[in-house]
Formats: sequence, C-alpha cells, structure tokens
Amino acid sequence: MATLKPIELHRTGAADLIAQALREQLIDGQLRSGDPLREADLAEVFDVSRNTVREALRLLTSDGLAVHEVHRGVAVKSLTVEEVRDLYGLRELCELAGALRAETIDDADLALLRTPLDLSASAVAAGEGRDAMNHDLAFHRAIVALARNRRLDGVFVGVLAELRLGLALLEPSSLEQWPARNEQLYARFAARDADGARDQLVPYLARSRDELIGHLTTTRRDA
Amino acid sequence: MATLKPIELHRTGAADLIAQALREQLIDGQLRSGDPLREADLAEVFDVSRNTVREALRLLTSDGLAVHEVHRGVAVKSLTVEEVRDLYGLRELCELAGALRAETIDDADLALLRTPLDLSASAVAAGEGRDAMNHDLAFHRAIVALARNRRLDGVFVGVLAELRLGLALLEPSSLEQWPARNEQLYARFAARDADGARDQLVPYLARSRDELIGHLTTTRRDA
DNA sequence: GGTCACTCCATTGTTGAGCAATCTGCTAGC
DNA sequence: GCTAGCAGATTGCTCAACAATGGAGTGACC
Repeated sequence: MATLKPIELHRTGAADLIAQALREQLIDGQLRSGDPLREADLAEVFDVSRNTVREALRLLTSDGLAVHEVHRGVAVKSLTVEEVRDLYGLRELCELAGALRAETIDDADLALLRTPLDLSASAVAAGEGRDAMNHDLAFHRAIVALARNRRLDGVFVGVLAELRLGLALLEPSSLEQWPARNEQLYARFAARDADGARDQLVPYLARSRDELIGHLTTTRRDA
Repeated sequence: MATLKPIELHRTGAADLIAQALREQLIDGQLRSGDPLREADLAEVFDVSRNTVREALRLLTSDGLAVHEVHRGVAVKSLTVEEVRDLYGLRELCELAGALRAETIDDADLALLRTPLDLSASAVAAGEGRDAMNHDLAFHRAIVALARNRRLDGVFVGVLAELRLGLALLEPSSLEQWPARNEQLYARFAARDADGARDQLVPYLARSRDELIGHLTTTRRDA
C-alpha cells in the first residue's frame, strides 16, 4: 500500500466549528471584551441546541478567551493590565527561546521567516490592517517555531489568541511602524546573530506591550 | 466595609467536580494511558447525565490529559517520547524564569520554597510516594512562582499535569534521590545564586526527563 | 433618603430520552 | 484467506423540561 495522503484526518464536530466561528469574531473585534455570550442566543444564531453551544463555550473558556462564572454564564474575557503584562512576559520567553536558535538557522527556516514578513508588509501598504496583523503574528510564530518544540508553539498561539483580544482594538495607524521593526529583527536572524536578535526583540515587545497597556488604560471605563 | 475574606468564591458545577475527580484518578495511576473514557460508564459511576460527563471530558481534553477523536470518544492521553521531550523543554523554560529571580529572593519566598521541600523529604522517609511527588512538584511550582507571572504559573501546572501521566508510572524507588537533589537546588536559592541555580536545574531536569523517557521506552508495548 | 426584604423573571445547570452517524467486530459467502 | 455486510455498541447532537441561581424591580419600614 502506497503512502497515500492522510487527508481529512481531524474531522470536527459542530461544537468545534462554533467555537472557531466565535474565535474569528473575537479577533475581528465583532465581539468586544465583556460581551456576554448567552447560550440561548447563540443556539438560535448558529441553529444548534443549547448543549452544543455549551460545549463550544467550554472550549472558548479553556482557551482563555472567555470567562465562565457559575450561574452567571460566559462572557468575552477582558484583559487587565496585569494580565497583559504577564502575557507579554510569557511571549518574551517563547520568542527568546526561538531567538536562541538564530545561530544555527538554515535557509529553509529563514525562508519561513521571510514569507510572512513580506505578506505583512504588503498588507500594511494596502491598508489591510486585519491581514497585516495576522501575518505579523505569523512571523513571530515562525520565530518561536525555531525552538522546535510543539508544546511551546501551542503555548504561544494561546498567548497570541488572548493578546488579540486587546490587539483587535488598537488603531490601525499603530501597525505602520511594525514592518520596519520586523525587518530589523529579521536581519539579525539572517546574520545568525542570536544576541542581536535578543537585543532587538526585548525592546520590541516592551514597546508593543506598553502601547497596548496605554490603549487599555485610556479607553477603559466606557463599557 | 472591612476587606473580609473572599472565600468560597469560585463555586464549581458538577462537570468541574467530575473533571477534578478524573484528574485525581489520573495522577493516582488508577487510570492508565490509553484507557478509554466512555460516556455512559462515567455517567453511571458518577450518577450524572451523559451531557454532564461530556462537559467534564471536554475539560480534560483541553487540559491535555485526554484525547478526543470524533465518533471514537475520549481516552486517557498517552505520552510519546517526543512529547515528553517538549514538555521538559517547556518546564525548563518555566523553572529557569523563576531561577533568574534567585538573586533578589526575600525570606518570605525562601520559606515558600522550604516548606514543600521538608514535606517532600518526610513523605519520602515515610514511604508515601504519592505525597512525596506532590510536594516535590509543589517545590518546583514555588520556583516558577518566583517569576511573579500568573500566566506562567498556569502554563507550568499544565505541564506538570501532563507529565504526571508518565510520572505516575515510575518506580517509587526512583523518588529517593530527589530530596538530596532538591536540597542542593534550594541551597543555591538560599545563597541568592541565580547562575548556580541554573547550573543545578538544567542537569536535574535532564536527568528526570531521561529517566521518564527510559521508563516509557522499556514498558511501551504492553497495553 | 436609604436600606432591607421580597417577588418576579431571565438565564444557567442538569436531566433524560431519543435518534442519526459512525466505528468495531463478527459472520457469511466467495 | 479474504471481502462484504450485518449487528451491536458508542458517540454526536437534539429537544423539552425543571431546578437553582442571580439580578432587577418594588415597596415597606426605620
């Protein structure tokens, strides 16, 4: 028997599909922090039973995208300043673990960094803020992937997912400076300069973090 | 209004209780890797409805303690060698983040390290393997807690939970050397010696990892 | 005026039954 | 020996119902 394509592995049930749909609305910003996710409403919107919705909501809460209080239901999580700080701390750990490998990076990995970078730059140029952010984050995922640790990758996508709760609300204009900074970062990887990558990455993240925190603290009490 | 104790916050529903009960059976070793978790059986055992069991199983799978295949149900996860390697890689990142803070550790934090260490040592002496491991892991959790990042703490407990899937099957005799090694590690923290702690921690974890991997590869095909 | 108690209603928590879809193992037939 | 297909077991999902809880509103009472 020839080794045929192991495709369509991982079929998904309705609950997973609904959870995914909600995730996408979250990163789109259609669902804002604190919005309640009522079971009956969602059951009607997606035309499934309440139990299936409950399963989907459990998935979201274990992703950290929503919070669940007994007898009070599920709501879109709202990030506190401290949580953002923690998330960026964890993000830094992940990315630094990848940056460590800059010294032994090969051309194939370098190409995996290059591609999302170009996509992000052209999305910024085209004013597609949504795509720009997706590709930007893909670039950082590629950095983490250098560490060759799938569990770490998993942690990182979780961190990014939560960060997007806040990132989705940033001004599109703040994206414009990212391509240049990513380019500098990429140059350090291309030069196999792990220390340089680290020195680039830490202030990069600190700046991004402070920008998000600043946005959170100025736009807070309007819900 | 005085700031009274915010106790009994976080009540739990039935699904959470069942998930917790299953978790405990997992770390007890009563449930072994690969064991199927059939909805109907569990519903009868815990005397709840199948829907509630399904919710509990969803929680377990999102903890990474079980795997879920559509139309084939949920089973206790079995760790592959590669997953163990990844888990230990992540564990090392977490603990090193804590070890970095050894230089500025204060007496209160030092006491938080000391307590589980003593409990673990006496549990080993008493032959209580289960307690010994719990306190040992609590010691390592305290190390990670030094980083003062709750999200990191969360990641770490998840890592430990998964590792316990394998750790539960280790020989009790292999626990006996842990107290001495933990004691050496503690001494580095007490001396505020971050570099020393790191140099102690890395081989400690490597050894633990290899022990677990060795156990996995020798006892594999007997299911 | 403020606060306490009470009631009512929306929402969640959980149940139990039921049916379709799918997997698994076994049997019959070639 | 092998395959097709049947039958039983198990999961995926639905539906309807009721209990439990939380929150908002209401009104009495100090």
